[in-house]
Amino acid sequence: MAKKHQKNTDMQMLADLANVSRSTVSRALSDSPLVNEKTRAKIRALAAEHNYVVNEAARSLRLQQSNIVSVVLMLDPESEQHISDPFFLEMIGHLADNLAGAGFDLLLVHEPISRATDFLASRAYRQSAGIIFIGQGQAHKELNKLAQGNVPIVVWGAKLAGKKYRLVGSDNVAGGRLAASYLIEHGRKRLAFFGDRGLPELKARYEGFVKAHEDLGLAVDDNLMLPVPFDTEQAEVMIGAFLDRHPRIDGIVCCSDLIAMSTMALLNARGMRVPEDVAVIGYDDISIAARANPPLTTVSQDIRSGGQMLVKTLLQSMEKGSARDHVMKVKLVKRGSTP
Amino acid sequence: MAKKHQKNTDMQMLADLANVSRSTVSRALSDSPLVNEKTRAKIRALAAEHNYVVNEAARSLRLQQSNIVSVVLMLDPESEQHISDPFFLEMIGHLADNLAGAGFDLLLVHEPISRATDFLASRAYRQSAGIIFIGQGQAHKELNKLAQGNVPIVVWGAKLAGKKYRLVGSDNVAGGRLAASYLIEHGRKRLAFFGDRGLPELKARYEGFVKAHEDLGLAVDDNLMLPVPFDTEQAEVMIGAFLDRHPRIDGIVCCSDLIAMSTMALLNARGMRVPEDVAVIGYDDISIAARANPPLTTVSQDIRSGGQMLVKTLLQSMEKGSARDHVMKVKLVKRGSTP
DNA sequence: CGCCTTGCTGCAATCGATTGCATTATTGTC
DNA sequence: GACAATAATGCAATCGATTGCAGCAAGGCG
Repeated sequence: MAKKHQKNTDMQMLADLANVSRSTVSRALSDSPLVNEKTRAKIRALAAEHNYVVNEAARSLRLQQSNIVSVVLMLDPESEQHISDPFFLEMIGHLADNLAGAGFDLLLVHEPISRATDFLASRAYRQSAGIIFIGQGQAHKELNKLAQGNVPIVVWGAKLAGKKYRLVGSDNVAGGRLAASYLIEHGRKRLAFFGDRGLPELKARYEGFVKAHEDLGLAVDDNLMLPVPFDTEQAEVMIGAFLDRHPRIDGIVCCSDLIAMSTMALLNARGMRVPEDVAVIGYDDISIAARANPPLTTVSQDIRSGGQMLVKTLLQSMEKGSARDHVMKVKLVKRGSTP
Repeated sequence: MAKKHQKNTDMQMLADLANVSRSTVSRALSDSPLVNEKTRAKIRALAAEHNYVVNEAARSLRLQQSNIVSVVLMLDPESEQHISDPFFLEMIGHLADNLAGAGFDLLLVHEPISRATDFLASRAYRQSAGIIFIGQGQAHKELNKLAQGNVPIVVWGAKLAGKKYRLVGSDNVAGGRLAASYLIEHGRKRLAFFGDRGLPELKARYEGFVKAHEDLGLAVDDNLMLPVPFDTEQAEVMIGAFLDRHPRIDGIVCCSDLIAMSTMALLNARGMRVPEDVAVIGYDDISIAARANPPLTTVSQDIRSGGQMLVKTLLQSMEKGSARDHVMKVKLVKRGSTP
């Protein structure tokens, strides 16, 4: 039913159908107050009827901005492996929901950000209206460099000296402290810490772990700190060897639920009972934690709010050019793996 | 150091620096045989030096195609919840890797595809060079409709009658059969099946489950089929009630490792030993399966190859306009949760 | 020396939506 | 009825990269 045959763009078609110009269609669809109420309604109806959607490429080109937010998943620095911890999927899920709610699409970047300049030059970077980094990895400097660029970034992680980027994260010091305090208060005296302090978040947890010892007048044995990677296979080799070297520990604070579950399996294989002989605490409270055997006591991060806050903070940076950091609370969820 | 001040585009800047026209720069960067070897080298060097990257919006607009592939995660049809099974994160990770290798970015869509027309009209759809659906959910008809569109799609799932879309998936019938056969051959006689046959993949697994019974001359008790959702909380309520109703089962085939772990925890709480009283088999072989207590026997899908094949198939559809379906093999990984 | 071929390079139109400014339609006022 | 004020619409330039076609230079051939 088209009337004239101007340029053959979709929007022009709509315009012809409505007997108006492209300008009016564009304005109607973006709710400009300049167009008449009835005209807008007519155009809207036609658009819906004909499944019209603006061409994002054209729109982005013209507006010099995109509807895409990139989410960068850090790699495990030790193993250079992708991290498949369910925690990250849950986080991504929440990010996707919140971004969709704000009209953005989520572009997933699954590569190492080894050099900031590389990333600055990447298409993912140039294409994005903003970027969310999940985990700082060992890229603190690179992130600082990226923060200088003109694409707003927000990072999930721990506060580091000289940080120039917006940060959202949970209170890792409190998390480590909660876990260790709980074990010490229940009479455990030789606590191990499983996690790589090379990662800022885990370093903070270790600080909390140490503080708990200080609070309660117990000495920390540095030999009981084991820098396990996120990669399960490698982690298990290290943990197995560690358990053989240190059979007398009576409590372990792990930096992820997955590590905790591996640890429990290895303890089990060695005839050490959880929690009677050794108590184990995980981190994150992923959904399987409650179904572990025994159910895993763990430090819970509120991922839902975390994801929400990341998006909120990013949107603020994009709109107002500024935003504040946010530290989320953590809590200890007590289950069967501890006394 | 710019020389003239033409239009202020990035590419024009490069052109000025190299003393050539934009045309030549464009051709040099896309390796057109039309440009002189030296010219190309010079331009390439300048581009690298100045961190030049083409504007994807402009490029997409002009070429009428994008560098984005959308990946759609199906929702749990029962609970309408996002699925946070680690299986999916691993899959997404592999997809991201393979797509990146082919020069595509991964756009994650985390919404229900309730009506095909809605999705046809969505920005995610219009923006994509191709789409990968992980799981068919109950959207078979919608997928068929989408397959008619001009954006190539590939689906991870099970073969359904009247399917019009490209399919990659594992052999679910074989998977269900393997699991049930193994249990029956080890003397188990009253097997339950935990999974919602409303999902095509799970329906196929149930078929295999039934075939195994037929093969080995055992009757299937339809009452022992429990349609559990992926949502853990809801699943556990159903499973708990089921176990109370049917205390005499001696083997359970579960449709995910997560369900299997929940099941083991619930069996445990009822004083039923795994595998002595009840043997449990999971599905997917996610990395935690081996660390469950007892370690979980499970049907392994080769996710890595699966992801690779999904991307390969999609690329073929995009380039040649046609491609073939692929069925991946599965295997049973035997661990402590079965005799 | 003139003409043709080959090899590069540049010009300018094009992709589809947005928006400042100009223009037209509508309403109100005296 | 004339004119101003206001509301609604249209015109045309613009975003940045690509590419068909035209143009130019260098070299080969007779």
